[in-house]
Amino acid sequence: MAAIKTVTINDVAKAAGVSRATVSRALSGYGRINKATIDHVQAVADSLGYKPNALAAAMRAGKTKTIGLVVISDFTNAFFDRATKAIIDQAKALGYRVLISHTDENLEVEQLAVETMLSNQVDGLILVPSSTTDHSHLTPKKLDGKPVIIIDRKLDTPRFTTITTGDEAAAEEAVLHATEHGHTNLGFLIAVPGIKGFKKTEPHIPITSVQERADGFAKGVQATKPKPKSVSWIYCEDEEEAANSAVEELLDSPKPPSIIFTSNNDMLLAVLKVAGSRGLVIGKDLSVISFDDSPWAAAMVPGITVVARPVEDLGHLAVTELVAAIEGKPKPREIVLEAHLVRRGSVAKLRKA
Amino acid sequence: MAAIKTVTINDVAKAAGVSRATVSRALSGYGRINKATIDHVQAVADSLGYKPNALAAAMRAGKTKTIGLVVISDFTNAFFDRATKAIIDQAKALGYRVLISHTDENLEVEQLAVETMLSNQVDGLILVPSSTTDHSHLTPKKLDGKPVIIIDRKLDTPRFTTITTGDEAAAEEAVLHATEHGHTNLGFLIAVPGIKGFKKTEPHIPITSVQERADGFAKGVQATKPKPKSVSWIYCEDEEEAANSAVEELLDSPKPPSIIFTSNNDMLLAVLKVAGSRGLVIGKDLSVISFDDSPWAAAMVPGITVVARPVEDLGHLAVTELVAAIEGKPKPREIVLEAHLVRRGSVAKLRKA
DNA sequence: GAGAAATGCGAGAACGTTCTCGCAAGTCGT
DNA sequence: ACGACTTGCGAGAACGTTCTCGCATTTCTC
Repeated sequence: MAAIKTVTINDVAKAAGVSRATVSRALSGYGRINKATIDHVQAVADSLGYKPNALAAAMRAGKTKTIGLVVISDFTNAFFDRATKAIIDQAKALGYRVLISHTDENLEVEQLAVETMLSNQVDGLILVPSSTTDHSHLTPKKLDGKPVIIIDRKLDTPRFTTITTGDEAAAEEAVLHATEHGHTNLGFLIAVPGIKGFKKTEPHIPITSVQERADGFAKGVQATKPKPKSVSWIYCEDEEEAANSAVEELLDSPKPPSIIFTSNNDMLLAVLKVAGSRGLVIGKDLSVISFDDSPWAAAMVPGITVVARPVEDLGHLAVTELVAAIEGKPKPREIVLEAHLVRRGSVAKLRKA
Repeated sequence: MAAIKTVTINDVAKAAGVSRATVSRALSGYGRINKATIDHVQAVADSLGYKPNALAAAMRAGKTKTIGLVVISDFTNAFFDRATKAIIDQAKALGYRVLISHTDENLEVEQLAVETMLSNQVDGLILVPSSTTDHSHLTPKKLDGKPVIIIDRKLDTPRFTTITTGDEAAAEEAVLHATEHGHTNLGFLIAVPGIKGFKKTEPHIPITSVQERADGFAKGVQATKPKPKSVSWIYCEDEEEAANSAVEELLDSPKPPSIIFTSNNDMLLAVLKVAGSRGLVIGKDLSVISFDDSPWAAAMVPGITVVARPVEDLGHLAVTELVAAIEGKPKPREIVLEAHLVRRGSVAKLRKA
């Protein structure tokens, strides 16, 4: 097993009888160079199996054509998989590669991830931040002037371009949809990271998108006339056991809700599971509306009524904006994509509207 | 907006009044160096906000501490999201970063992706290959001697360490489970990439794991006594419309199956959808067993009986093996992880066994 | 207290590119 | 036919590290 010598631009130059500079010109297509020379160098490079070392080029250029993606990942991965795929694909389309890291909603992990990305000289970052207020790892100095696009959530600074979805309006729409179907006992199950188990009073919600959903639900309740008979709120750790207990709690309350609104798919699955174990049929005995659409929510019987957020568009746009920021220096801006309610069969009609 | 000058090891050296070499020694902790000097250099580096350039270090060392992941991604992402997450996490644990690319089951895209990865000097690759037979892009020369771990599928060469799951045995077990429950009209819905629409005769299956599933199903049919009354096979493009049509076809045949076995979750969703639209209740009017477990398959009512493959273990192990191959030169080997049937409620009991 | 060994550090090359300069040769205009 | 461009290419620096040498200086040994 002979050690395999990697063939460099020097080897090509020697074999082609020209200088390093000429090889570079021939292969990268810049500067003044004879067409015949290009062809010759090309042929020699191919025959030697020359493959450019992107690392060396990147170091010289100060650009790696790589973007870093720092993302959370919940256990049903509803956001992660769709956004990630869209981001990778669009990055590829624009000539960029993607380095990915998870944060699991942990700020320290996020800070380390950002640092690693920067050390790897990414040209820019797409970030789903764990904290609205703590962005001490994102100062211009620490970022080396590299652009960052914040997605899914907002930060309490206008320094970054932010892309979110209009969850508040959609959440309100969801509540009105339910009350129009005659639901007057409403349950809300909100996943909030950082808490243990579940709580019935509103804790600090460190994530703006979740806060928006809660606010939208509340607005929907306000806007409902006559007032709903009962409204129960549960704030729950984003974890399977806790979610199951929270649903049990909700269903065992003196005035159990006829519909549960869930802030994400993890919570939805808990509702489905507990309802199933009690023999409650979704869309009949218990209704549910959740955030985030998915292929399985559509395929279930009955289909789950959901707030569909344009996750792919969000990922796609994030890359487009980031690349624009890398290649130019546009002003940061706030972009809000529209989420909308997809009506399927998981909301029972309790009376004629 | 002053241009931000990135602080290099040279700046630290100057500020600390020592040489570049000493700074490098102090920060990387090698060679002979005074403890006091280390502390001093550390302090200066911190105060300047020095962040090492991993790119330059990688170039010098010839190691990037980055692994490339080239993976397919079906539209329900059942394999992709779980494996990817496991791979990223384990890579991080071992001090590696992950560069990800999709192939969409397209060989040319895969070849380009591998080339890009190598150009970016990844230390090794984890690959879900699109083709069993064409691995011309994976010759030792093209790979520059970099190790590759093949996951999920096998290649017709022993050159690479391969990690798969024992799908054939699990598929057989699934069939026997059904026939023990009294099912005698069996339908098989196999997703095979590269074909258009669906076919009723077995086409060439370019993926070993799918072939294994089909073989396992067939073995299960053989092993069933008395012989099943009817067995229908449909081979289907991995696409929503085609899958729906295939299910319709299956259900409209003269002897419709009482149970459908699906080779992946995309096909399962098609079964669920079409059954739902016809008012067929899963686990009663129509049974189903699918490949690949997921949180939603467990949460549905009834829960879907599935062949659960240890996807996280697979991803985890792939990284471990790859890093071992990067850091040593172990012999390639074939690893088969065990898949097993998770019995839930989607298989009706047609008679007492 | 003199030679040997250990210690600490600086000089400089190397990794594989890209790109600026400048030089030689060729082309054009008058 | 002579200056003024144009064309094609080579020399060499630069990107930010790491690491091998080798040279001082200190410490040890008997």
